[in-house]
Amino acid sequence: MEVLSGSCRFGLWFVHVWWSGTTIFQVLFSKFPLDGPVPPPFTRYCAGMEERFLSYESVATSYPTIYGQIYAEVRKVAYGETETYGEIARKVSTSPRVVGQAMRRNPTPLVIPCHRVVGLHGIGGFSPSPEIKEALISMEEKTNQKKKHPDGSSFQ
DNA sequence: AACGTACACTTAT
DNA sequence: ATAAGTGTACGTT
Repeated sequence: MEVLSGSCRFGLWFVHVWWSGTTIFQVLFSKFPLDGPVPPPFTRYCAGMEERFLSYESVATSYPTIYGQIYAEVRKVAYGETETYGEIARKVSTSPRVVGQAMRRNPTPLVIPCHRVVGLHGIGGFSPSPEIKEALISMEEKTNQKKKHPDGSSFQ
């Protein structure tokens, strides 16, 4: 099957996607658009809707190395939640540093939600810009709040 | 093909 | 504050 590509908007950025059928090969953030469509879940996600990309799979989870296990574990982190590099590391019996390395090499952000993996003390990194990571996390929090308080009331 | 270095971390000196 | 442990990638021999 042919590999399709395209992009959709997320704030000031564009999300580029390469995919074929239900398999996502690559996802990246860019300042510039890429001509073409993206699978519907990406536009829904970027519009601030809860979206788990469950009908798609990432090539990353089938990596034969420990990275594959790490990606599979990260994929389980729920929308709007975060986990630390160390917690993920313990679950697959490796070290936090390796988890960081795997996140850096994640070919399909969003599908494998590496933005939900944060440092014990700080937010951790994100390519090409950590601002995106913060934006994604706060967008998800906001979406969850809205779901919890549809009328707009809030408590603290 | 081996070797050194660089990391999106954490924990223990 | 610094060092060690960890798995992979990448550059240099």
